[in-house]
Amino acid sequence: MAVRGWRRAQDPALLVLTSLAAGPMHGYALIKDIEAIAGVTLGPGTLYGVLSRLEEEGFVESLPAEDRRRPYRITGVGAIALRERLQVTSTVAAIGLRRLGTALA
Amino acid sequence: MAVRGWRRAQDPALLVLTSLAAGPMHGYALIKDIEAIAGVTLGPGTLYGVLSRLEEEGFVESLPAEDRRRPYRITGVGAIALRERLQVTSTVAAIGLRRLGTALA
DNA sequence: CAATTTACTACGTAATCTGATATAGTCGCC
DNA sequence: GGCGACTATATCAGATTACGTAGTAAATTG
Repeated sequence: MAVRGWRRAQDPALLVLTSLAAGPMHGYALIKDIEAIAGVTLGPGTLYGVLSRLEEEGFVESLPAEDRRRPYRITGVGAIALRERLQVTSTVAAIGLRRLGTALA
Repeated sequence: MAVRGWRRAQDPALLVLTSLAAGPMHGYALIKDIEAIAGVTLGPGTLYGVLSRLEEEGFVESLPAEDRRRPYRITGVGAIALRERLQVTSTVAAIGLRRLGTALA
């Protein structure tokens, strides 16, 4: 299910937020969840980079570490931003697939 | 319909390919089309950067310039890659929206 | 107790995005 | 006939981002 041909995976920030929409999760669980839903495996560099940027923006917050896991939770602001983005994304995908269907069936 | 809160527009390469799925188009037309379908305005730097990368990868090809417009067309390879990506994207969007709906209604 | 999996940090590099800047033709309009 | 707005393309530097690798270390499994 891997996406071929593209140099980079799609927008890891979007994938992380989407993943966190299911509930608080720590880094490794995110990697596994994103593998399951999008078929791409984020390396630790990508994941933790994205997480700290999202935290700076106030889209996620880190919860007190239990054991050696540091769970992250999506914030209200993050959820609103995510919904907006997913709506646009899903519209674009629908338009694109329709165009592909009719123009290049 | 602008997407707030995000530092960057979403994946301009995907938007450009989606746009070109409607048929050959030159740069300025792409900018307008993308504004219409995604609510984001790509600057010239973003657009032409993306176009030349997509051309390198063989996802689009440039057609002989008519007048002073240089039209671009999506290739077969590009269309296949686009369809794959849009399917993943649309799945992710559906999952995300469902999660938002149930977990954070 | 060795190997694997889990979990994260730190670092470097390469790719990408973006805004600024430049050029130039066309159109309406006052 | 000059002005501004819009069309149209292009390039550049700077900042941001993506992503791999290497490393550390605890827990789990066989």
